[in-house]
Amino acid sequence: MSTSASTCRSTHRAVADTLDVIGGKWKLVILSALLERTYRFKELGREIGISPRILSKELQELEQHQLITRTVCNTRPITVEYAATAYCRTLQTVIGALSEWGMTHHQTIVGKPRSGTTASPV
Amino acid sequence: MSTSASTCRSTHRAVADTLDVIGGKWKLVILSALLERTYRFKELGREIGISPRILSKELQELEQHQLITRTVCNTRPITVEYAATAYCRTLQTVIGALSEWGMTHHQTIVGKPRSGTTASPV
DNA sequence: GTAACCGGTATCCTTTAGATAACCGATAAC
DNA sequence: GTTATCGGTTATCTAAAGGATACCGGTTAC
Repeated sequence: MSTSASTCRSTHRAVADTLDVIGGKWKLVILSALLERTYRFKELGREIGISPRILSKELQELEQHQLITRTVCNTRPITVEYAATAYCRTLQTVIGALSEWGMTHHQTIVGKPRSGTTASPV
Repeated sequence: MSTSASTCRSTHRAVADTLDVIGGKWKLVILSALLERTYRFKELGREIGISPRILSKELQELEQHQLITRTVCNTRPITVEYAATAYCRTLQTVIGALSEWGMTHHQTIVGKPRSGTTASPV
């Protein structure tokens, strides 16, 4: 495998490496949310629309990769705060580029402004 | 859906939109390869290590999104050239950020440099 | 008491991704 | 003829991703 052109670490190899960590449907969405502010578990789940099972799994993986921190707060009903780490902030360029592309080319993607919810101004 | 905090198009929504187009294991890898140079079908398949079935499907989707072009060349054994479009180049920021992150944080990602294949997942 | 919220699991299920390999018609080299 | 390459398609299979929902123990409010 990878016999040809493997001497130079080509771009698409590095991209594949990155996607091993932050690939999938949710990782980057979660990280971008947590880069905006901290979230509690169900609060985050509601915000991005993800089932608790998946969210729990994704958060664990992200924590293992030291991209987020999990903090149990000593409140009356115990709450848990998830926050982006400094290491996560090295991904801000990536996420910034992704979100900007999504905004700029929203029309091209969806065909028109977010259907149904016409209440969302561009 | 999106009752709360939907007035401002938050970052993670734009990220999710983008991932709808270029999400998945292969799309960005393919695009980054095609942004380096053009490829023929099996040549590309060999380069990134993907089965022809998946490659065919991914290329079709990318072509539908006008991110790549498919050109049949009039050579003796017919060859097909795939190339990145101008629209695809608007993704260069994204892919550049991804690949750079992958290179910079390669040790953190894989656990150690690619050589030796002592891939021990954390 | 009931009800609602908290973080998170457990269970079940569907969908997709992806691998493998055979195979097509065409062409070209031998 | 055989063999190989070209760009794909087809079929079959498995593994993984993701979704839906109920539920847990705990606390708080009523």
